[in-house]
Amino acid sequence: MTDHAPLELERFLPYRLSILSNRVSQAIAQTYQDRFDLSMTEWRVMAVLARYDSDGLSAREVASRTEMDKVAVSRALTRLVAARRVARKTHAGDKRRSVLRLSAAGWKVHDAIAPLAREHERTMVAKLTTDEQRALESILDKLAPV
Amino acid sequence: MTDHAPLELERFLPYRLSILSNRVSQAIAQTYQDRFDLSMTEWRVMAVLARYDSDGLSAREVASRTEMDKVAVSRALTRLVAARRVARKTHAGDKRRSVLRLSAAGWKVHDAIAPLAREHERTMVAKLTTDEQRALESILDKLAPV
DNA sequence: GCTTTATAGTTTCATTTGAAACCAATTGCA
DNA sequence: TGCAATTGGTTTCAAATGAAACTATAAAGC
Repeated sequence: MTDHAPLELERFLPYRLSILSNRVSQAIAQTYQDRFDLSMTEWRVMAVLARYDSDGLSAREVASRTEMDKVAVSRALTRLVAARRVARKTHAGDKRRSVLRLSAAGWKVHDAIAPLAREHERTMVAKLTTDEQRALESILDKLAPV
Repeated sequence: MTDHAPLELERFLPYRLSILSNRVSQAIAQTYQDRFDLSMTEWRVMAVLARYDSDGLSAREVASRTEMDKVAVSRALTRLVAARRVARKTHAGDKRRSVLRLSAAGWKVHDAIAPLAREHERTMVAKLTTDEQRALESILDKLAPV
């Protein structure tokens, strides 16, 4: 009988990480998917537009900020623009680029969802000791630097 | 100017978690996708079959262990059985259930991939202090209990 | 026993996703 | 200049995915 040394999945970090991440994202998504007819990718695009509002982002910048590919971003934007949640202009100096910003309606949606998301984060973090909370921060800093 | 309080994505835990998880899974998948013509879901099924080899699992059990839905499992199994990496019999006492086990060929693939996966985990964990390593364990225990 | 209800697994169909091809505008450079 | 290479973004087509319907078997109620 050879020794196969199977992975102990229940202790394998990448596996557990993926389960945790899926559960959390899914839980948050539940709070807005139906209520606002908004997909997770769309919400991410909106969150990035809200966060880096300064003078309008290009689709390319949104893609790199969200770590989504440009096709996904393009499609999310198509829907968001159609729903008038995002305003799309053409960049003055470079006609290839778009200049994206949340519209008033977009901000309204954002302002409804952001607190719910934050609340989710809070209840999640609340399950950890302060030591663990600190550790989690630095773990993420090290493993997934921005 | 109203205050919109956008999420600071780069600090928002669910977001960072999802990025980390995607990067890690993706990196591991790279090591086997092309080389073994194996998708991530197929690998997960194989890993579970390896781990709980005892007396053969049903598709249902695989689904619950992997946290994948039964359709995904059914499809992964179709390919794995066709590739002769998994042997599928019918359960003696219950003809609805299948009895699934890795074949010799399946074990061979498993034994090639498992060390690579483990190695990935090692290099990832090596970036953390021992305190952080301990913390990560207990964080996962608390947030994503098995 | 016979009928309803539940379970294991597959198939179907509609939607989502990703890779590659594509278009248009810009940049690099001979 | 003018033409090749690059970049921003969209479209197309094939593969992956999920929900619901379906098949076959088993268990439960009467």
